[in-house]
Amino acid sequence: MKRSSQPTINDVARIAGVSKKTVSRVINQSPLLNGDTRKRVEEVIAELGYVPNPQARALALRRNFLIGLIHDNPNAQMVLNVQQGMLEVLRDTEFELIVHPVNRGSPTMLEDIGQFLERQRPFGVMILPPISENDQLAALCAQLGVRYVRMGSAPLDEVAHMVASNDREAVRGAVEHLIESGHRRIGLVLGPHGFRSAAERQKGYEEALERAGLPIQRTLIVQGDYKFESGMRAAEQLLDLAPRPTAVFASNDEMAAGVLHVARQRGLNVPQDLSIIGFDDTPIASHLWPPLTTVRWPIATMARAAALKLVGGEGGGPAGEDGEASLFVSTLIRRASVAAAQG
Amino acid sequence: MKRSSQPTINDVARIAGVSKKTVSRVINQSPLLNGDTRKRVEEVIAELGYVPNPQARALALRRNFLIGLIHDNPNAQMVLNVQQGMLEVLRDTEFELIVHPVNRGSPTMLEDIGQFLERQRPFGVMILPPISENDQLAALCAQLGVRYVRMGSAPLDEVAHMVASNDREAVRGAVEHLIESGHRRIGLVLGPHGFRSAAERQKGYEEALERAGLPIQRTLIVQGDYKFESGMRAAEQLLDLAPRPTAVFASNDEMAAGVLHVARQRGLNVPQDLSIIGFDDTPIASHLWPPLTTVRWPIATMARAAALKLVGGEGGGPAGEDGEASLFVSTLIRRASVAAAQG
DNA sequence: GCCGTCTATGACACCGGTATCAAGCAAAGA
DNA sequence: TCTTTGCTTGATACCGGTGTCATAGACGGC
Repeated sequence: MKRSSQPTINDVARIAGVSKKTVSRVINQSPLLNGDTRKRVEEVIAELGYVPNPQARALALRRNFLIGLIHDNPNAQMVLNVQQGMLEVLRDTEFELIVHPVNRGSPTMLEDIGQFLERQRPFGVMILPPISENDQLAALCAQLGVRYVRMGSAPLDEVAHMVASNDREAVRGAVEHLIESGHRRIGLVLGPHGFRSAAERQKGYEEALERAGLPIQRTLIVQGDYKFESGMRAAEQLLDLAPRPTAVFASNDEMAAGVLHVARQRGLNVPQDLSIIGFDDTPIASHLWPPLTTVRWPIATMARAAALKLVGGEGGGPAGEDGEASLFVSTLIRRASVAAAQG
Repeated sequence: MKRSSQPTINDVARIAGVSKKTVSRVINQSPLLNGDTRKRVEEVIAELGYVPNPQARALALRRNFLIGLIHDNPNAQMVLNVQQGMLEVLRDTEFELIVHPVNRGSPTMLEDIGQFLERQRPFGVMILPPISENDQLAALCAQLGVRYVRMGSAPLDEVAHMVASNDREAVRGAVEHLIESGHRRIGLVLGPHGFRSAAERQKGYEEALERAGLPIQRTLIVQGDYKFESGMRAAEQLLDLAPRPTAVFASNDEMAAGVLHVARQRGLNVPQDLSIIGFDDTPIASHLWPPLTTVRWPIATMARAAALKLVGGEGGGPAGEDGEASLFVSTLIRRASVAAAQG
């Protein structure tokens, strides 16, 4: 029992009385093998509990089996959903997922990622929003020869390099739902400046108003940053307005929770006095009181599709083109935070 | 520009007019190098943008630089906090984090993980609760020669192999806080059966009652499973009791949110009619209305400590023994979901 | 019975690093 | 001047796989 290290291909070859190459052929399911030899080798492999060394394989093949996940995302639930979706696909392949979060706004962020890419040379990377909107990063991947897929709120890149949801239409639908309920003064809590998702959601809001012939009032549009506290600040501002808005669309659930929080503090009833709609359908949406009407986008499905694009037919995965969809539709989840407008 | 592949150590050696080994010495900061040679090699490295191939290194060194994160944890925020904490430590080293979630309750779970460990042979793994409580898994790691650290609600293993919080004491403190506020009928929503954390939190609850000379009533203790819905079901049951409990300790925030939800549905005021305390201090705790009094445990700090144990002095990290703490204290965060008992 | 073809397997180099050990060379000592 | 010592550097083997090409034997056609 001296050898604590695992057996190598040489051990298998020696014991089975064949060459390394033959063992390699067995492992790689080469078709031109005599049945007897294969069987013998397979027995030895099973007996020794031999497992090929991925590092050696990677070296010889001049490629590896790592998929990177790059994000600067504050939303834990989303990141985890993505991981889960990707791993569902990767589980059946020989790929492993290696995560690489970066600090939002760090000036060395791009260099950080560059270092990571150069060091590991992952086979492919998935890039989550908001950093997925950074075209320099995509260019960097392309330049280094690393496959990439960007996730976004709108088509950001060629089909092969992106999965996107239709935030604009989804928000338009949500705001139309408010309008249909009789609301005319509808507040909007924006996402942070410079975020594509924020811009798309704003456009959706404006489109809905325009189609209904309602004016777009700047006082009803308040800047937020996707955080709870900014939702609270925005709500303070909106609820201070002279004719108070009767409904608010917040660009994510966390800010919607902030709005709800302030409404509570002010003794307003939700939804009777104020209707609220959020975006993301994070768990918090269904846990709040009242449960929040919100927009759900199919994160895990998108993540699976992205993973399929990345490993695309390689690594034994289903080579089908089925998973290659790139545009995904979000849907409005109606709960209890919207009521008909009063008066 | 034909060569799209990155330069290798051979290129550097050839161009600098030295041997591979000398370049290797420069990379590894070997002390016995002539200043001139080193400088020349460093220039060539910089010029070519040479980056050593980690796979080749791993092969030659007969070890790799991967740290695995194994979890079957449903709490996204916690998993992400752990990732973040570990990466803070790993960032300064040459280690990479590779995540491996497993399906709770899958019968092949242990085999899954075994396969992962054998295939990748990570340098070390971090194991999150609840699967960290599985001694077979720890034994498997030990047997395969993979370093491991288990995170738990109580000391699970030797100091070198665990980081733990003091759930029992923390819960005792929380329940004592309720008792001091005059509560006598205090409900407990348990965590799922078989979870160490659930058991520890129950013990904390019982200890608090015992110390205060209060009886432990089985009707006040209701099974949950750490999910929102189970919190709701538990609340239904507790609030149906004839002398209604005036306070509830839920073993995590999500279930506490469920309790709050049901209280709302029944028109009870929280905290006037019912005080609630949760556990974890997830974001939801501060976002709920009223903001939830809860127990916060230092996840990121524990994760950092665990990462330090795993890479322990290797890989250029701070070799200090400072990070080697193993027991971490949780603290009660007092918000607005607890009030003095009425009557 | 000879030759060409096809099949199953092996010998060997190679991927890009590191370890071992020897060798070159300068400074120091005899 | 010759040897000893110490410091720098290089030649070579190796880590554990895969690719290329050669080779041995079976088989069919003439």
